[in-house]
Amino acid sequence: MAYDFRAIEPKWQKKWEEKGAFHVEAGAEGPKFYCLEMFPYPSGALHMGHLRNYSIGDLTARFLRMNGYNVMYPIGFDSFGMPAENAAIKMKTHPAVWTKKNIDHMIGQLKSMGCSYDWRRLVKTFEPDYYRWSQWFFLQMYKKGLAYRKHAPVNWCETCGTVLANEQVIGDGVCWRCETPVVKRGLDQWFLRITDYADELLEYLDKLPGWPERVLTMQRNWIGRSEGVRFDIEIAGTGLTIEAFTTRIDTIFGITFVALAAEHPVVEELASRSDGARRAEILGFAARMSQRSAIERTAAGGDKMGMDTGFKAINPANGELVPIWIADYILTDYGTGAIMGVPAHDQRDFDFVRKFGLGVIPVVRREGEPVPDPAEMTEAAVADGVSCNSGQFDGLPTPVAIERISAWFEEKGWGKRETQYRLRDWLISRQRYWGTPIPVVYCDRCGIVPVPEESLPVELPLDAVVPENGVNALLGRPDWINTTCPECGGQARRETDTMDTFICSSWYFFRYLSPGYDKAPFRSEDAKYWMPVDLYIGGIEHACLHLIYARFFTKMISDLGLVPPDMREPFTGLLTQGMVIKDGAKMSKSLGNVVDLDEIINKYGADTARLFILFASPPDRSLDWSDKGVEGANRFLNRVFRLVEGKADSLRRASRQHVPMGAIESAGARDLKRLIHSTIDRVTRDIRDERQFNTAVARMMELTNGLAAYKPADATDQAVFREGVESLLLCLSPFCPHIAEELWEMIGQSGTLSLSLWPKAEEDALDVDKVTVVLQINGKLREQFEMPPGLDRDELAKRVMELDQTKKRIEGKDVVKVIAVQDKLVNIVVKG
RNA sequence: GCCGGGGUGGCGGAAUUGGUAGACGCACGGGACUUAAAAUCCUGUGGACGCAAGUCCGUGCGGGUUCGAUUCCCGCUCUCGGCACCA
Repeated sequence: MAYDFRAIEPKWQKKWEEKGAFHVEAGAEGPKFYCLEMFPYPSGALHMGHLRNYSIGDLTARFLRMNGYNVMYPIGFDSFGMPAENAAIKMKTHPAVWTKKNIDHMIGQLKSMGCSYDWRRLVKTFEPDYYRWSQWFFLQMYKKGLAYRKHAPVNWCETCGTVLANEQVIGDGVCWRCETPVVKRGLDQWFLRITDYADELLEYLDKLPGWPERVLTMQRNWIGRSEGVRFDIEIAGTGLTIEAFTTRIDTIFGITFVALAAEHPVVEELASRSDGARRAEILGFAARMSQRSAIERTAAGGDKMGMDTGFKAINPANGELVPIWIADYILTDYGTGAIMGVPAHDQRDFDFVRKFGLGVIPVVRREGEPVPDPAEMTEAAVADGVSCNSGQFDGLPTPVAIERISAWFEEKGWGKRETQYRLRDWLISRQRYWGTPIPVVYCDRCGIVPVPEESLPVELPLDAVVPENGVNALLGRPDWINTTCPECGGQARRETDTMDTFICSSWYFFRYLSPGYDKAPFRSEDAKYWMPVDLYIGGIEHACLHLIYARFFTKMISDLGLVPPDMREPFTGLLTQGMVIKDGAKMSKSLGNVVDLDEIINKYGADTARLFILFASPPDRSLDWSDKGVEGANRFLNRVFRLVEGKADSLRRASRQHVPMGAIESAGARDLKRLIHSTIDRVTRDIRDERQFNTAVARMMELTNGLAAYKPADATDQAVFREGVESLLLCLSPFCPHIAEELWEMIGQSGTLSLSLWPKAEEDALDVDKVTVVLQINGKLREQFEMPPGLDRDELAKRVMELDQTKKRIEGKDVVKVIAVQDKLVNIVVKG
């Protein structure tokens, strides 16, 4: 008979809830620990990624709680966004109705998993009580100039009918959500000045030792800092100048052309100063180039397009005249949209001149080698070397040349040292209904007017109907759009764009700390106590999305003075869980390899589901779903259940007096006692230090095997057995809390296991009374012996050398050397 | 191209500071119980040769350091992920 998880699991869930067992308050006893999971989007039902995420989180929260920590462990729903609108159209309902229904269902699922959240802190981002404060943050940023509106070429997703932030364009230029190729559109949009924090966002990555290297690298790449010189280039005979940026100012004497992006404003200027035919040619070329999408540009495979404008630029370093070209490989939104072309030392410039027959001037040579012949060069010489053809800078090693020439440019007033970032400001406008309204109105007289703080929230009308064609439902609500200007009282229109939902998720972890608070987004003293998050668990797909935005928000919040000035980072520990895979692919409806969580819980119980997912793989690696593996986990729990249930009577009767190692006579009981405490020791270290939950489970299985094979003879033996069962249940409880509670009760314990203290390994029970020592001959394993532990190396070597087996092994051979390792091995090096 | 992770049995995965490679589980083989099956229990299981004792091979590939290397060093290779005409 399998154990009855269907009765046990709800029973304990109810008891925990009735007791408020997991309610938590700031300032309670013990060191604080904030354990946070990436809150789910209410898509309908939890999937296996959620099971994994929340099994890891709940395990951590429960483990630390048992270890005396005051653990903040909350949950919520990231409940604005596209899918709700799509569902509303498809099912002819309202996004709010669909979202609420899904949240209710998913709350039920989270409870059936046995997660130990403090449910009083539940946060739902679509509630006015929450998004009011997102709007408030927007206003604060507007005041500080961190939120601004500008006309810009932006990423547009046709399927989603909205613009996207750079971070939300993934792979080779597709929408992160629906994978539609993104196109550029010129629109007036709201941006957040995240680039103001680029430097700090980058620098502080070095102060996050609790983050995986992968994520740090991804963010470093994304922010993409480079140091160089920004300088002016004069266009001969026009009085115009072009700004350029370079990281290799040391190659300034090697310029053979200047190239402009097609969208560069000076292009039009040059066209207007050209004669008719020429003008049309330039404008036509520029228009053709700028119309091409990012995908088309890169798909060209590096084959560069360009056109000579006929104008000449003056190299500031030496006064030389070089042609000015328009080139498709110059990006309009990086640097200045114009470059100095140095084909000898930049591969792209090299490719360009080889195609269009422009010159090459080497200005860096390898140390000890002559200046290369440009005609013989087959590729650009990108590596550092020694300057040449560079006037007074000849002979300087590259880093020195960069330093000297930069200083020279600054001295002459030709340019300035500057740092460039790849990171762009965060475009937060969305042409969508189901989101947080941007609290701004447009007045014909006053222009852009922020909604006053005391008028917040700007509520999203819930009686809007999402139209079939999917456009923003707010556009069909003139009654909502038309309003009065807060400044002049005249007619004004509300902003109909809503905020990127990533705004909602950029600060929710602060809101958990002060649920329902209505004076501010959160109480500063709550944040001061609980923040930063000690462990944040979620998928790696947010490495350059949510995890950058939340860092930015935290810095902004700190600058607003809501948290102490030194609280600059939201998450000190980060655990990026791997994907859940089935049959070699990520679970997805289209592949038909989805395993339903409810079905698994119904068939095997939550404890089994949790145990399997924690056991099958270390948390940061991808995990192969295996139906057989689930059965294995279930088999183990049944085994534990039978073991305890079968001996329940004698366990209840057994002495609860602590039996120290020294008081145990029988060898069997001594061995079990050692097994118990080495298990406690290993499980504790695996969870706390290594986060290797899979090996922790393996240890518990070993202890179970040991307990099952154990034959207690007397009362002391029985007491040790009871100690073993208690220890097993304590260790098991963060993994499989329901069955552990049930068996805890069954052996006659009163009180809630989940609130009990974690067991402590007894030092003297970790000592062994014999060790296995191996004999190696020339490094190869030959024999094994039992030896008393702690023998010093000489003694160990001596004893092993005296053994018959050893003598036989080395008979007739010259012993060159004997190496002994305490408690481990003796290696005899022989000749002949 | 640059950056980062990874490569261990049939599979998921273990291996303190270099010190018994393959813990634990899955799958599979043999056995017990059963009329039978399921469940459960016992047992075997990296490969090759061997009746056996045992010997040899074995942690992506090739070198090196060392008494001894999955672990350290050098050079490759494959794979996953990120970035990428970023000046």
